[in-house]
Amino acid sequence: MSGKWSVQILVAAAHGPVRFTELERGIEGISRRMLTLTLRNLERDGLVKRTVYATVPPKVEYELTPVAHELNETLQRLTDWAERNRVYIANARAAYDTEHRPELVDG
Amino acid sequence: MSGKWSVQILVAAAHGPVRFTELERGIEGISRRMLTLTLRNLERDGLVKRTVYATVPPKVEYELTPVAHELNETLQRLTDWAERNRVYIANARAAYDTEHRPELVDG
DNA sequence: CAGAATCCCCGCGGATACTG
DNA sequence: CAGTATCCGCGGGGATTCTG
Repeated sequence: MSGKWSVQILVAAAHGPVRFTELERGIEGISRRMLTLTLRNLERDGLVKRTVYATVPPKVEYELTPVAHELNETLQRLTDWAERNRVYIANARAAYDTEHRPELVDG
Repeated sequence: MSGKWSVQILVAAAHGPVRFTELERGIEGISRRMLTLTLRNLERDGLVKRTVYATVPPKVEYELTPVAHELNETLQRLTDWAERNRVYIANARAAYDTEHRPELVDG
């Protein structure tokens, strides 16, 4: 799973240990199921470390490994690129859609 | 579509104009359909330029825009990261799978 | 050669309900 | 609080067929 949620989790967990519910609240639209599954995959790949505290109520913290922090840096460059070219792409799309309007073929 | 083929197309088209069939042969496992669809999306986003030559047989060339070349550079950093940490991740997975073997629960 | 159209499968992921 | 289990819909994408 490269997973549609992985990147957002990496970003949300970038600054220090964070609890399950914090992630759930911090990431707009994620379901509890997908948060769990994606965290498991990230943990399996050695990108997040999971720490369970034997308390009541339970407490589980997730934090990025050094490798994941490196990944985050390169992802940041991607984000920067996307931000820089946001308008360019929006314009390209608008132009493309204008030239290829599917609904005007007979109208 | 962020599409599972987009990156490979960007890489395959990185060095000068390339024809449809060249892309098809150069990208392992891609179907003609997905090549077409993904190229359309990249074109729509202003990442590839499509040039049609009115010849018989038809000839169509695709080349990256400057913006796409910038993107390719940042993608290269991702690839580099993946390559650097390939073994680390493989080991992490093996270790995880060993610790959490699902099939040994009763065996 | 470079597509467009159609059919169809499957697995990602949402909704919901249940536990230690 | 931090999950797990089950059901199920949707759409991404493969295989195939037809054209300019």
